[in-house]
Amino acid sequence: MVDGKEKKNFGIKDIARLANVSIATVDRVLNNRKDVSDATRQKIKDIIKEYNYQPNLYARSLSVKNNLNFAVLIPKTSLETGYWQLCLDGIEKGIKELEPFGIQTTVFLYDQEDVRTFVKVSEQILHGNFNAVVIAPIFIKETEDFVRQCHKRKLQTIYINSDIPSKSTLGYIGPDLNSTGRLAGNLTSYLVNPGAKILILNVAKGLENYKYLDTKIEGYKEYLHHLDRQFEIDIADIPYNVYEEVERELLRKMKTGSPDVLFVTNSRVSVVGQFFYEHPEITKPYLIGFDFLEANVNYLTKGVVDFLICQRPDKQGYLALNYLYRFFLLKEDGVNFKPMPIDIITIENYMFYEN
Amino acid sequence: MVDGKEKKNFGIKDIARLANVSIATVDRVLNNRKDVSDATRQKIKDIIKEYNYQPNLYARSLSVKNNLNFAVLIPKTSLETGYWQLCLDGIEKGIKELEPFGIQTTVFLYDQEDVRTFVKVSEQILHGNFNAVVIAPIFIKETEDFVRQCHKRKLQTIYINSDIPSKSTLGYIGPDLNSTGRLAGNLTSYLVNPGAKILILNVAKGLENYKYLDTKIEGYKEYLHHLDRQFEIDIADIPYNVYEEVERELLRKMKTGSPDVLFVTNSRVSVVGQFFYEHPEITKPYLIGFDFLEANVNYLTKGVVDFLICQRPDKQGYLALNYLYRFFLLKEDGVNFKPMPIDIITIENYMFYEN
DNA sequence: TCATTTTCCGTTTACGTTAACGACACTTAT
DNA sequence: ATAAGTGTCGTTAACGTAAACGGAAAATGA
Repeated sequence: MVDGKEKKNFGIKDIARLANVSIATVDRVLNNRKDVSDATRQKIKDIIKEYNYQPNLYARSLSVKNNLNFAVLIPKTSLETGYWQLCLDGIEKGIKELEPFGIQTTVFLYDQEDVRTFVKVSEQILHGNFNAVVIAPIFIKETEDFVRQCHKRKLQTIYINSDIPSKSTLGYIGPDLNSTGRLAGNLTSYLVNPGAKILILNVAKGLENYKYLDTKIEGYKEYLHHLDRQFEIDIADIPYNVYEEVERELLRKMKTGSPDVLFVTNSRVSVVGQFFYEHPEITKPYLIGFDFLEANVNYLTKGVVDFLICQRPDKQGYLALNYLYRFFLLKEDGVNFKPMPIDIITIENYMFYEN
Repeated sequence: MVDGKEKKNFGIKDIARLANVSIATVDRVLNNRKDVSDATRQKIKDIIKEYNYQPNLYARSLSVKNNLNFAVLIPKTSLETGYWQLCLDGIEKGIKELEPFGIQTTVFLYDQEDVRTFVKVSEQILHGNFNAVVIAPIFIKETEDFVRQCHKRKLQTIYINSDIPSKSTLGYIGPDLNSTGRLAGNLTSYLVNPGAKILILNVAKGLENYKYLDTKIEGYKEYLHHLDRQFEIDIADIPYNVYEEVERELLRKMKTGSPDVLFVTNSRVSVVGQFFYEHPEITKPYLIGFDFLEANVNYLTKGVVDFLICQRPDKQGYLALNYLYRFFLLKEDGVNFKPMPIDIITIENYMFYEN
């Protein structure tokens, strides 16, 4: 047991020897190809099972001469939504890993405030010669159209970040949005007494595109209602991105009395944090928001934001490419649904949170 | 950009062609071996830099004929400490990945309540022919002795799970224990009002061995004291493992009034959870504990345990083997300190938490 | 001067898997 | 009868890197 020597690697060559055939025949069985008699096939399969043969993935990767082209279709990173940069980080990590396998990956970006940019790049993808596309959907109808076109052209699709009704061929990798809202509700319940005032805040330009925010809100209210603690829950929209406009709206809203908990439904919680940081005269509510962005962490460390709920966007992007690799190269099945962990970040554990 | 074709893999052969030498010479430069003139070496280095050559790790892994033996030295899994099973899971995943490289890994288990078992297996490791050992230390003095012996015999060492004063050669992979305690304090601060009664509870047989619990307690008290909210903080030891004994002690302690928050300093929080679950007549405090064990999650779902603080023990084990691989095969540096993320698990996100 | 060592470098095999290509026997069509 | 087709299988050259081995030239020793 201590001396490791007798157990050399059991490979395709050994199988061939045991079965009295050539390695080519073994290869045919392993890859489910034809040109092997049933008797020989069965004998080889038995040996594979008996010796628990595991193919050497490194050798396979070396040998295989791939010519796969993947596309990635995600929103452009902007100042207000550094979120997508994180996603891109993970994707680029995946791209690097796939390169030695001869897999080319191209990233296409679209403006999440301008549907025409989405249509434009999606057509580029359709006319490029791709085998699969990773999609982070925002515009529901247009994405469904695009996916339908993809399927016509035998282009595999996989969603990340948020799921939409139209089924992709390979599934969805991302958070369960309803649970994400429920978790926010759960945290809220620890912060305040029955009867507390709670404000749900949607902050974003073009809010009509962000249908998935409703799912979060649904989970949030669902959780709080079932507690039956007579909370006074309000919802407000602030359809702006820049601080000055948000500030104006918040000032107006806070005139009528500050809530005890403020739940910002997306990653724009930093501008709300900035508001309370710059207005110490206003009683700060507990502040819950989303995503591990630098600006958000900044107000976390200042003690203005209390909880950040995070979903590892980088891991989503990385995993999506990883699944494509496994689907094409290792012939594994699609994912259907791979839920991301939902992480809680506070001022005391943010420094160890990793991509 | 869309057509991926011209960019074939740039390899050692291409470097050789460009430098008018054979691939063997390039190999010598890449592996810092001798038998190359300074002029040739420099020319090759320039080309490598100019074309940003990246070695194909899959090819290297295939080619290299390793004969490395790793040892893993961790506590045995018992009914009370399923924690170590998680750690072992990650280690076994790592072992599987290392096998195709010709790396043999042997796991040695010791009884964390019996120092003699530690000494016994550690001697086995010293006499076996190993190149490196992953250590999850419990007994501080004995571990230090062992590490000293290892260094004498050129045996690389790496700690996981908890750090101890004696320096290992390759570093430590695990949580920052003080921060772990601070995080528990942070959560506590959201749960109660100033002046609340807080009880810190150490539950384990042979508590004298668990010096690292003190570090957690230190962080916990440190955080709460700096808030200056006049909390009434008590510490109690329950040096037992089985439920009946813990129950007896807890009944005695609760007679004098139940605390508002109960902080269990290790993974034995499930027995405390069981206590309050079976004694509904006693007012349940908020309950904070450690580790994603089935028993703990069970009382989390029942609403008895409020927060579990987790540190991904499986990832520690996996990473340790991964670092050894990189140290020996890829000649990368040691880690020194790789902090694990500290995760907060509640009833609303436990179902997505993954190993 | 000749023998020996040292320095520098190329040829070749191996790692485990894939797949193109061809060989052979046997069947079917003409 | 011969040609063409089909089913089964083996030989062999790749993939990119590592390293054993040997060879030629230069340096050193006597």
